[in-house]
Amino acid sequence: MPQDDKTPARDERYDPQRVETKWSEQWQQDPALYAAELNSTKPKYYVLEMLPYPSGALHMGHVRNYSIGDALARYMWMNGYNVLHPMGWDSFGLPAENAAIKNNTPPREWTLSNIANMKAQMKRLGFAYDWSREVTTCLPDYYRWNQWFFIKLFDQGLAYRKKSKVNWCPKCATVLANEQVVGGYCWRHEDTLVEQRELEQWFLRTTKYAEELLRDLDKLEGWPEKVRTMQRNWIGRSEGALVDFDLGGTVGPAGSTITVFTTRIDTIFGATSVQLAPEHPLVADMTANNADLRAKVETLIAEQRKAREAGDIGEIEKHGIFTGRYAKNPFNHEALPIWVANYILMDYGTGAIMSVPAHDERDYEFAKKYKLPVRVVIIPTGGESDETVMDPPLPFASDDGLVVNSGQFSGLNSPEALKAMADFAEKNGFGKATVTFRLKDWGVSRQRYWGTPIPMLYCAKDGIVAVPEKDLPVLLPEHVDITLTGASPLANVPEFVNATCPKCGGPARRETDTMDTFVDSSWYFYRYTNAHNDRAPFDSNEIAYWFPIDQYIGGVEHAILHLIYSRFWTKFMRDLGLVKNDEPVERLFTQGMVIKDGAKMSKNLGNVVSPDEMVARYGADAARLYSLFAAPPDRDLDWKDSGIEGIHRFLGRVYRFIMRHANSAHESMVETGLAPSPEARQIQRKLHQTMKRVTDDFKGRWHFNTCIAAIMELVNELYGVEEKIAQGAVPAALLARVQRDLVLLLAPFAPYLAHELWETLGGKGSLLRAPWPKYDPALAKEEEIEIPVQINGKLRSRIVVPADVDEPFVKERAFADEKVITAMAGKQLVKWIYVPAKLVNIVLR
RNA sequence: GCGAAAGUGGCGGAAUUGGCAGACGCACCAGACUUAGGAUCUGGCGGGGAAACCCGUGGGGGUUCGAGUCCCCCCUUUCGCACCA
Repeated sequence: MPQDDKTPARDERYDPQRVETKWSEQWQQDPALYAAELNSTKPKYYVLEMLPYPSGALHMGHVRNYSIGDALARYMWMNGYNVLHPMGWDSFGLPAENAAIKNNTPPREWTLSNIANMKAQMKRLGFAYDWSREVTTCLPDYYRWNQWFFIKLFDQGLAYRKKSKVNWCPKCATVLANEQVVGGYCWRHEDTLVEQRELEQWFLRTTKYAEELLRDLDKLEGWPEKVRTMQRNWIGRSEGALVDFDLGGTVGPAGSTITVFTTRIDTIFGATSVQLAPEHPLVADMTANNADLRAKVETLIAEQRKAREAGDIGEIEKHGIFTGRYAKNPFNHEALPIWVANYILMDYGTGAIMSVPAHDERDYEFAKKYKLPVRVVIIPTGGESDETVMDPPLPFASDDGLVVNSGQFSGLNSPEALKAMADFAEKNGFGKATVTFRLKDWGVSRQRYWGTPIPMLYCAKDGIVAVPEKDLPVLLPEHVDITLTGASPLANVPEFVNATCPKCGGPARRETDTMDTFVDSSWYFYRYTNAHNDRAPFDSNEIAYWFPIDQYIGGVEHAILHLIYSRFWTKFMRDLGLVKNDEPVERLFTQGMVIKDGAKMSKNLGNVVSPDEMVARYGADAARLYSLFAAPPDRDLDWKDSGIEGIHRFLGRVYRFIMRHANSAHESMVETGLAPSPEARQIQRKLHQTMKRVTDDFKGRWHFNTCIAAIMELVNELYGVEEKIAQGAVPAALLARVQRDLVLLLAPFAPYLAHELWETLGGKGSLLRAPWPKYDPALAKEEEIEIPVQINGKLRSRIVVPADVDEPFVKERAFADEKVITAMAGKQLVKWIYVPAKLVNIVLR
């Protein structure tokens, strides 16, 4: 190659299409990376990305997600781990049904064809998945095990049917779980308000595990704190007490006592009113014969609904109405006025509170407004004699004060009083200590066609009866009119609805609701270990080996959906004896979103960057590499089309360098010790430094952007000394080593190019079997270092010294420096600071 | 309102422990090569200044020989929670 002409010849041009087509075919036949074995002698590593649902198209957000997982899987594999990296598809009901209506295509066909598309795209992108363990949650095979689990849940009393107020999305035309309502709106339709409807629905008793779900969060140290906090808030545990306030007679069907929930029973002697939620059943009783009062309460209800819909329930002005009635405080027998207030929520606690203005901010505000009495019963600890202490600034909400004016409990501190008073209430039969949770049971009924049928039958004689295991799976009928009208479309299919009771043989009606698709994703990652098992959902021995998942990668949007449900499912399976692990996922990584033009990539905005187009223009490697390079993976990535061109150029530079020098380097020559020439040493050092940086980042914080930057630096360095290489200044063995290691470093990020170049370099065997390159810290070390010299903290000069020098030598050199001499003229040396091998600071006055 | 994260060139972002701010890339500018280039190579690229130098990490204070990094106050953005009794 002539020195003066670095224009690549035609055959030196990097053509990603050719390279990627060639290798994607070969990989399908090479099981190396897909050969995860049970009980291998190698350490196991289960890496998983969250399921995509088959909407038909991948976008760059997916590519980024899978690029992270794939890089990790390849890295762990190269480091000798037995890697499980499976891939599957989530059944997502709504898009399938919408598409069915729009295109008149059955959901099954629509889903399967989209899965085929996505699978082809994934393969084209070169992700190393174990396709033999593919799981598709919307196929009969999976339905069968969903139903099997559902019956187990039912047998355990963890699945039950109940009529209650539920969330209803008019656009989805189905019920939603609490977790699927975001600020009053549907999680799938950000502009659609969720309505409340009174319906009979199936629930899963997630609250049985509320305590454990909360407690075990502390063990999940490999999870982002943010997700743990979100789950803690969602579970919303609070300790308190229930106390009955007597109405002195029945008002109506709701009875004659008001049960309030309080976390501060120690303040009960300071209660000056009782507050009810407008929707409290007793309010209905009290207003039954009072139209005027009823109307006012209706206004309060309307206000609450409006505020809830607007998402600012915390903002509405507190106000209320006196009902004209009184309830007796069981501790001091005082008659307290009963109010109805717009800030009391029916769905928390009991929907009734005791109002203690002196010790609660909201109560204080309310009492001021309506001139209700304020009575201090808690004072700061420190002495009853002190005037200012006896009269603390109100409201005084401290929870470790001293109880006063509280009969026999006076003199206790708050924590003692909490216990003593709850005990007292319990002993006297008007209350008890209790724990409430914000977490509610999981509503799993959906009025959709496309979902797992709930395997239950209704018999006039035997009531609710589970479908016998031998009759599973209950399959969806083929021809169904999907209307999204509200009732399940399955209800219109008599062949489906009409069944026989397995107990009495009489006629039975089949449940027509289907399961929430989050049931599917609650355990899909277990099924991967035994994707084709037709006798059980999985083999417990496999689970014992592979679980918990070592690394799970997905978006934070699942923090309180999928990630709570799947934890619940694991605990339920553990109690059934199916699995031994308490938690499904050891480490969780939440990657950032891909943003385009300042907005989340979405079809509605029309700003979706198609991976197909990127792959066609720049290749899969470039698309993947860019998605990792442009930002650290945990941060949002602002997609710029121009950015990928730089990556494309970089890959071309790597390709051309190796095409030019592969022949002059022979691996057979053994590289020993320090390289002879300065140029050679320079390359050698840079190589080992780069290997160190990339390795450290894989072990540490996964800032793949800086890994890739480091590899780019290495390549720039190689180009910088290319003329010297051509002149033979670099030994062939070193040149071979550099190229080989460069290719290995690139393998987790750009596997296609890496494979091609590995072959070009005559690498032994497939790159899939090559180990991760090891760096030598001694060779990574600099021999000479440049030390900045500061004077009074400002950079004034630099001195070059051998790397292993001692302080006196540096000091001597520094004071010999011309700039330093000039600066010191007429000044006095105050201090000499030397940070070994880092910096010199000379303080003058 | 409470809590968390973040704020660095024209842009995306580096700087892991208090120690040379701006790695790497994009965009831009100049040059080389070329019949040609959606190609390649080389160099430049925070602001001011002819230069010496000065200024510079959202703003204001502080600690320190030394602060993007630590402390205090404030501003902005994003996310989470929000009458939770």
